[in-house]
Formats: sequence, structure tokens, C-alpha cells
Amino acid sequence: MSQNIKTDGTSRRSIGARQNPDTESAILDAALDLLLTKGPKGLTMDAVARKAKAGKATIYRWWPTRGALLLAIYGRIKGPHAHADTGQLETDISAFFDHVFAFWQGDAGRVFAQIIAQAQGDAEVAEALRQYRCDRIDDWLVVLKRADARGELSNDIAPEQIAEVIIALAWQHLLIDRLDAKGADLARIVASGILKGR
Amino acid sequence: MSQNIKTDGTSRRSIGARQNPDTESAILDAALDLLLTKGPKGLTMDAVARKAKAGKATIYRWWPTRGALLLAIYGRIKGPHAHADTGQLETDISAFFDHVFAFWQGDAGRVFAQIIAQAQGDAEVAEALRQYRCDRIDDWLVVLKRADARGELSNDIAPEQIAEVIIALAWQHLLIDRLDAKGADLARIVASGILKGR
DNA sequence: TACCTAACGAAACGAATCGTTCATATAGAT
DNA sequence: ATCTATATGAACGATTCGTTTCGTTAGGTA
Repeated sequence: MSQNIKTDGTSRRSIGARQNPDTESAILDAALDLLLTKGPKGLTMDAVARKAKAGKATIYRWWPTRGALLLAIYGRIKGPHAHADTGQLETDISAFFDHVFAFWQGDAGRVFAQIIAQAQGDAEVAEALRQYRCDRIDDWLVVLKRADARGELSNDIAPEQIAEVIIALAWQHLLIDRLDAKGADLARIVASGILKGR
Repeated sequence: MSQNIKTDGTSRRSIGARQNPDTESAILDAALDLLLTKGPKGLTMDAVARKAKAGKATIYRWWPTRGALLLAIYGRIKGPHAHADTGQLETDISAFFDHVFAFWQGDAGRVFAQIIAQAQGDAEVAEALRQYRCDRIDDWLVVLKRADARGELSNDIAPEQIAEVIIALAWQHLLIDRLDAKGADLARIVASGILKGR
């Protein structure tokens, strides 16, 4: 029996038959703050609703699962994925590592790590992560095509594989909290390989 | 008020003032089975206790957290980490990828992925994972020392970095469910690099 | 032999979270 | 003016959490 609906004007109200942007902001802000301050176990639907002063029904209407909420949070904080074009592949790679590590040292790193974690048991998040990774690989293919036009690439390695190695190294450093690595060190080994001579 | 203690003899009982190995086995078996069949969300303390016909107090006594339980499960199913010695570094690396991917395609892969996931919010698991990774790097340093003695290694890449790249690639394929990759393809790019010439 | 101690299964506890449902309000759309 | 869709607080039953208590079992010690 619910009969006491406050009409004091301080709470957000419906703005009609459409999503209230203020409500969306409040919910995602609350979710991000809870994740960063209380950790992944603090990101509960109840806590988000309390902090955002929203109804759980509203949250479940737009983000039916914890995974959907995580993806929305990351989509809100991630910026564009601009790759430097230094004219040389190795320095492009080095710049990428430095840039992404700096980005991840802010809020985004913890959020993205949680998405990877959530993907290990949530098919929806796993698929979204797979797609996101493919997009980032495509970004690299552009850079690699430029490098190939300059004659930098070895002929017997597929560009997709090169991109996968770069991404694997980036994820690894995120997952084990080693975002202080030097991009140049990582770029050198990727570019030159480990064998003496060719 | 608990007053009905079954004494039918079918349940495990205390074997005195020491841990009952049968109880340990039953609990870890139940936990592993739940993780594999019901997924990470199915691995609850209550469910483990029910399936193992054990008291929750017993579980919490030996494995106070979910993370501790995960680590115990993995410790129970992982085998020794023997590295092939083919006389050539690239084929050693290739054999490693094929071996670990085959191993992870069994139960161990899902368990290890869950450990990585749990580490993104559980300091105890994170520390255990970090230590485990260091041990695997040390394994590789032995292999790399052999390769260096054969004159295979480039001088300007630290062996630790080589091992880190190999492990990063292995984790990446586990986390995105790409354990069907060919070890030879991964080994080639690690060994030879991507640049034309040296 | 007679205690002491610790592990064990079972049950129950309060707290927290889950996902859902309900009634009521709000306001755009028709 | 009516219809439709959204936003909200409140409450629900179910589940899990971590802890505690109880009675039982058996090794260790004196």
C-alpha cells in the first residue's frame, strides 16, 4: 500500500513519456561514484537508487543488469580514440601506450577493469567488450596501413595480429595495476621482436 | 534452537581436533562444480554448503572469502608448469601457447578467468595473482637464459619484458575466449617483431 | 581412563541485496 | 480531452551474506 507521494518539489519527477536526462545523469553519476569509492561490491542497485534518489524501477527500466550499468558508465567517461601520427610506427605505438595508461590512471581504468571482470560471467558484457576491442583493432589497422605504405611492416605478420599484441599488452598492464610502465619499452619489443638479427 | 542432530552415519562428522580431508575435498569439489555449471554467480557460500553437505561455519573457517575459495580451487586443478625445450626459442614459445590454451580449454580456464576477474576488486586475490604471475615469469627466465646462451636473444630487450609479452598474450586469449589461436602465429610475432629487416 | 580442545553438520539469526510490482504523479502525443 | 509512456517511493518475497549456537565426534594430554 503506497499512498504517500511527496510533492515537495525537491525530488525529480517524470517529465512525461520520455526519459528524464537529469535522472539518467544522477543515476550514472551515482553509479560511477559508488564504483570508485566503495569498489565493485559497493555498486549495488539499491545503493545507486539511494544515492541518486531514484526508484529502482527507473534504473531497471533503462539498465536491466549490472553489466549494462557498467557499460553505460564507461561510455560516459571515455573520450575519442585519437592515434598519434608521428611518421614512424614504433613511436606511434609508444605514444599510444603512454596515452592510454594516463587515461586509465584516472577513473576510466577502474571502470574498464570492472568491465573485463564482469565479462567473465556475463555474456552481454562479454559481447560488448568483444565489439569494443574489435573497434580498437580497426583503429590500429588504419595506423598500420600508413606504416605499411611507408614500407615499415614485415610481410609475414598480419596487421590484425600486430594490433592484438598491442591491445593485449595494454590490458595486461591495466589488470595487474602496472600503468606506470614506459610506453617506449613496450613499443620497442613489439616493433623489433626479441631475436638477434632479423 | 537446534536439537535435531541426525546420527544416521551417512554424513561426515568431525574426526577430532583436525581438519577432515574428506570435508575439504567435498567442499572444493562442490565449489568447482558450481562454478563450472552455474557460472560465477552460482558460486555462493550457501550453495557450496548445500552441495557439499557441509556447514557454512566449516567453509568460513578454512576459506574466509570467496577469493580464498577460488584460489584453492585453482590450486587443486593446476598441474606442474613444464616448459618444452626444443632447442629453439620460437618453437618453445609456440609449444607453450598450444599447451596452456589446451589446458585452459578444460575446467582451469574458467577458474583462472574468474580469479583475474575477482582480482579486480579483491586485494587478497590480486596479490596472489601477482605472485603467481611472477612465478610464471621466473619460469620463462630459465627458458630465456637457455636461448641467450645459444645467442638467440637481442641485446636491447630485457628478458623480463619478453616473458611479460608472452603472458599478456596468453591472458588476452583467455579473457576474450580465443583459446583456439595457433601458438605458432603468436610465437612468430613475439620472436620476430613486426618491422621489416631488423 | 578422564578430561580438554578443536572440527564438524545443522540450524537459525539479522542485515543486505535482489528483481519485481504497485499506486500515483507528470507531461508529451494524438 | 484522452491516451500513452515515464519517474518515483514503497513494499514484497526470495536469496545470500557472515556469524553464532548447539550437540556430536574424536584426537591429544595428563
